[in-house]
Amino acid sequence: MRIVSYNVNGIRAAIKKGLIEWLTDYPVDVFCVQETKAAPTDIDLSLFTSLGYHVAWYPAQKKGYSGVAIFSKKKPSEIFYGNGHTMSDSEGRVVRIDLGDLTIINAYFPSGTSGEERQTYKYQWLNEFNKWIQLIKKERPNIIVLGDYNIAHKEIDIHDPKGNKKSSGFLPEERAWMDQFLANGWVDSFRQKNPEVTGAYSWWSQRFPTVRLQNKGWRIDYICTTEALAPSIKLATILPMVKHSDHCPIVLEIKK
DNA sequence: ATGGTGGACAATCCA
Repeated sequence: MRIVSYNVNGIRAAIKKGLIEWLTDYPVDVFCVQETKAAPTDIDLSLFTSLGYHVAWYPAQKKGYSGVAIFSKKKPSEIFYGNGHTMSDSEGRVVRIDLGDLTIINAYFPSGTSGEERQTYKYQWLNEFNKWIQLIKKERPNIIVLGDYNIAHKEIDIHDPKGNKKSSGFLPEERAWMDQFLANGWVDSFRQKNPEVTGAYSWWSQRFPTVRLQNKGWRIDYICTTEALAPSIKLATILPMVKHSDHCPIVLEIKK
């Protein structure tokens, strides 16, 4: 079973750049996207349903902002929108599907780059998300938590760790949250399979055109699994050559 | 300290 997480930075823009053609050539069982910047009614859903996908889409209340969706070839046995916390719900950041005994949670963590207020929101969101996710873990052993975490965990996960010590997304408190999250029993699938690999990034700033060419990136997108599921991981990789967005797709293949 | 680009929307806001 192949699962992909991709921050598409506007699904309509990504479609114009060939997202559907790529998805047709690269078969994905569960395709999870963040930052749709659109509601399901804003696009032609048959682009996905004609490929055999069921759709679980949670848009933000604010038009053109945030939004997450899961496209699954197998019909979800359950769909949950939001994470049960009012603050996090309104921005369309979490959607969960269950495929039998497998739970997939697709999350778009807040960015703190636009100012102190959003950084504070991000910390509150992180706390709420952590509490919520631990509760679900008590109920179900096989969970995947994937998406745009907007945090680069370690120095290996960022091109310029020294220069970004004060940058949102690589702050000590954020990195400590990742430490704690993983210590609670979640496995960063890419890093487990590729412990020494450097220069593996999933996001590059668009503000300077040469940044991606020079691979000055950050690894801020993750596919994490419960420890119970970790032995089933066949492959965990990143697809930096795929370019419909300022992020690239990341991949997990599990025995299922 | 500032700026640079891009998506969405309709002026800026957000990333």
